[in-house]
Amino acid sequence: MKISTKGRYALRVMIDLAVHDTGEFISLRNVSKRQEITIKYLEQIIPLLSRAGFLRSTRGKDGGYRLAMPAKDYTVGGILRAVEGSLAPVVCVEGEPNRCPKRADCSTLHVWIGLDKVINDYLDGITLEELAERDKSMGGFDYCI
Amino acid sequence: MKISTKGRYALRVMIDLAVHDTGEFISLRNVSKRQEITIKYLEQIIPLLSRAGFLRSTRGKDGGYRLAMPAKDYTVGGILRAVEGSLAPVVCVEGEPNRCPKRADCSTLHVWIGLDKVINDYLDGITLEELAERDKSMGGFDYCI
DNA sequence: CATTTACCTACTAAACACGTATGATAAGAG
DNA sequence: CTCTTATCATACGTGTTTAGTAGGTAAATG
Repeated sequence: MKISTKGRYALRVMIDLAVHDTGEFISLRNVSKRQEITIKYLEQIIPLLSRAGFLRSTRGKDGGYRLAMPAKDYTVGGILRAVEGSLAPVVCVEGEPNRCPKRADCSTLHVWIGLDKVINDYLDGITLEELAERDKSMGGFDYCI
Repeated sequence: MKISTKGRYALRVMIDLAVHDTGEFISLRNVSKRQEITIKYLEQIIPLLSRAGFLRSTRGKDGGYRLAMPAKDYTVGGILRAVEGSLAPVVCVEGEPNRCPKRADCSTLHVWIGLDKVINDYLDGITLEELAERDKSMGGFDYCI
């Protein structure tokens, strides 16, 4: 029951881009320095956010990334799902609703469906804007993970 | 963000013991047959529940296991934590409250603390008795996972 | 053109998940 | 005491996932 580094780093990248958003593009080099995550690893995480339509990018000098939408339009749940694929606590509640073929006979399925809902509802209730504001008010940031 | 088979199987074992509870000891052979989990794998999961004080056992003929307490005194959260170790979504909220040394500077920690609470509160709100009743009313059982 | 950046694909070492296999130990029945 | 049944303890194996590294390509910009 753990969120991977990819998910946690993706959230930190998004907060970083939100906090330093001036309309200009922000290079991975700068994100990498501030967040202390290697560029090479960031290059593996960023495409997942890009393909989800979360980022705009441009190449060349002064190239980089910026948020595609205002920070208030992103949720933690959306960001984590984009990177982790799914937050479902068991495979049988992944994808289509009630996808499991044995759902009629499984007395524990409702536990997992409920857990899945509780997790996603909580994470979808937190916006990137809130986290960016909090980060700004905390001055320097220093993440445990 | 997945619950392992150990956790899910442990829950099924506890439901099985609750549903078939007659005061007698229930052998692993019977649980194994009904749940379609090998005895050898059950033998690896059961000690985790025993050490948590959840089960009483006796050896020899007509030996086996039974619940140490009434089914209503167990929660899904308690059972899963006994087997999985912790349900914390990130290591830095595991164990002692606010254990992370960088907590004062981390703008995402409160997200994980909140998520941890939401997960545990939900799972601690479901008792083994509820699941056993549901399982009985569903007649034959057939678990997806 | 050269520089700077994003972009893409593959590779790997370590950990973990999910079991199997083998055997020891303990206790009741005859 | 021996036979059977059951718990208890460890080691082993295999496949997948995690957490990165490495090397090279494509496009802007001066």
